[in-house]
Amino acid sequence: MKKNLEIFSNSPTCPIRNVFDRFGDKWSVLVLMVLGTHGGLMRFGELKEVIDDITQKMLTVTLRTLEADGLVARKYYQEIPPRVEYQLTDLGKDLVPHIENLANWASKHVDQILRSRKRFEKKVASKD
Amino acid sequence: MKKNLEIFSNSPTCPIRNVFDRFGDKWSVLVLMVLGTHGGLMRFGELKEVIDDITQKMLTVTLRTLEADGLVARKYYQEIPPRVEYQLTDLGKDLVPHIENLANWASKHVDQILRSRKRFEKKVASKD
DNA sequence: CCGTATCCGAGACGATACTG
DNA sequence: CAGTATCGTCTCGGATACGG
Repeated sequence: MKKNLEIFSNSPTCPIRNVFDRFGDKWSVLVLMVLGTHGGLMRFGELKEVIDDITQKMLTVTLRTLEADGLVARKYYQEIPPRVEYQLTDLGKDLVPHIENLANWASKHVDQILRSRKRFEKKVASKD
Repeated sequence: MKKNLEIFSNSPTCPIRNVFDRFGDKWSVLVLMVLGTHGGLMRFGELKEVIDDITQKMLTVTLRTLEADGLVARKYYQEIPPRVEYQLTDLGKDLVPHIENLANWASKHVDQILRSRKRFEKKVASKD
């Protein structure tokens, strides 16, 4: 692999593989952006309400993964009924704007992309 | 869903779902960045050589998807042996810098994230 | 050289039921 | 309220073989 492409290396610490692979799941980016947009602490149920088509299981799994990565902090209150609050860590706060950049790009160009996909479908279909 | 969070909507044209879902696969980002770093036309075999751990099948699949999205242009030469060249479209060229931003962030913080994951593993293990 | 076709395993995801 | 546990489905991606 050429020098200036070493960032793409297959090493276990390859940044792209380690970081982008996480964003690849269905919910992480969404959760990060919701926490970023909201600004402060959010309870589990609050997140569940905003991202209303996520299942309880997947919200839990996603939050655990983000917590493991040090992007989200979890605070558990020993009360009945239990209360759990989530917020971005400093690392998370640092990351979110970069994700938002990409999200803004996505917003701006999603129509073009969707149109391109349609055109491509037709092109492929016409060759059958 | 609150007004300022409409970007997260579950609609079929939701930018985040439509665009990030694509980057979520294992190879798209890598291929885009290789094409972006290289700058010009690249042959299939050349891409395969640079991203040396991708299978032929996945490189084909990934390039087709990027082509469908209008991010990569494919030029096929009717020769024997066949020659196929790929390059970023204008849309692709517009996108790549945004991805690179995120990649740079990833490079900078991957160590911290990996350390955080290790710590989290230990924390979980100690509770069993 | 640049694909396609087929098979297979792993894991992501959702639905549902249950719990402190 | 905020989780776990379990199960079934489906898609991704790798291995391999073959083709124009």
